[in-house]
Amino acid sequence: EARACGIRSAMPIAEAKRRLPRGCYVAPNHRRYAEVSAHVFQILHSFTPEVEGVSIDEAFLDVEGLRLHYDTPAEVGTAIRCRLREELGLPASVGAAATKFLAKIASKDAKPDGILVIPAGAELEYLYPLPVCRLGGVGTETGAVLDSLGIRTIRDLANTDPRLLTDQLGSVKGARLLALAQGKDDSEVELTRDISSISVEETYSSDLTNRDAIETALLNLCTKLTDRLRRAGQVGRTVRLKLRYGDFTTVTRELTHTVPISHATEVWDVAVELMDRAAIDQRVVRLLGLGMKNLERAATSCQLSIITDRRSQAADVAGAIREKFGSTAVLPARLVPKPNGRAEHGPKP
DNA sequence: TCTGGGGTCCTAGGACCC
DNA sequence: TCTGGGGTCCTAGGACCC
Repeated sequence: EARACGIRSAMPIAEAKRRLPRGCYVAPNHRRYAEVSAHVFQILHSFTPEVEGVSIDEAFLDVEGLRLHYDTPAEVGTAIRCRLREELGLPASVGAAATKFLAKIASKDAKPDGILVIPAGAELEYLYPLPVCRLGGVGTETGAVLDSLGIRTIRDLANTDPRLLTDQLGSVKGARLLALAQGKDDSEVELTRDISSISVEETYSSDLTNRDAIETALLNLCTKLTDRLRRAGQVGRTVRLKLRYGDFTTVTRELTHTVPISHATEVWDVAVELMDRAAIDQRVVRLLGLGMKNLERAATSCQLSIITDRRSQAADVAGAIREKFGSTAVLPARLVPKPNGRAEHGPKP
């Protein structure tokens, strides 16, 4: 119903409400999504350990080992769909093929709530007529480059001179796209990897125009980021600051430590240094982001934390309190709303 | 024609080391 | 002391995906 009124997925809520004020708006519940996701993956793992999670609701499964239990891949897919429906009441789409990228294309074509198998031997027949944008890695930019070369379908791409592609797209991307277009993909289903970065960012309802407002907003992000690191049991070596100015230009600044850090006080010091490096000057800031990469498990470097100072210990305890009593239970003074009003860019009381 | 947040991977230049 | 090749790491930016 909403789509019929011009509402699209990924549209900002403010825009949606403008177009459809009488719509029914449901608040997001990420905790619940995480619970259901865990249940979905538990079901997948009950079929095979060969599960590669791609996102909160998507995974590749290598079902080679299930031959003794199921006659065909279609039977496996149907069984999985039944379990998801019975236990969670959720629809799910399944694509099956000899390679991962084809299975992914098939799963998209199986939507909504269906199953599609591309039989061995029929890969190119299925693939060739499709537009190039169906290949993973072809977005608006790459699509435009290919279009300018007169390459529209996957068949066109498959028959293109490799040198032309590597010339236009770089050696790695050119070679990969050509291989995919020819149905070649030797990537294996890999067990789900550890995450490699954690970041938070926020676009502000009104641009930040002075140093004080920017610092307060940054401190808020810093608190959120370090709380997430804590929960994930991760420490990291590289802090990255992201800035989007009023004119939409975006810059990043990053700094890599020799030893991992994780406390709010440590990350804060780096964040401020990075902000100074970015030399904001008179520009207004539309978005701020703060991220950590080069992550390691906290346990392996916990001994380093013995030397942390009292400020870091206090920040750590505050994080633990927020984890137990909610994200606003205890905050840096600067983020606490003033008695006679609300903190300008901080959370609501 | 301007709309979010959280990720991954790739490129290219520079510093540094052997 | 200079030149060159090869490798790794850091930094900044961009494309893409969900």
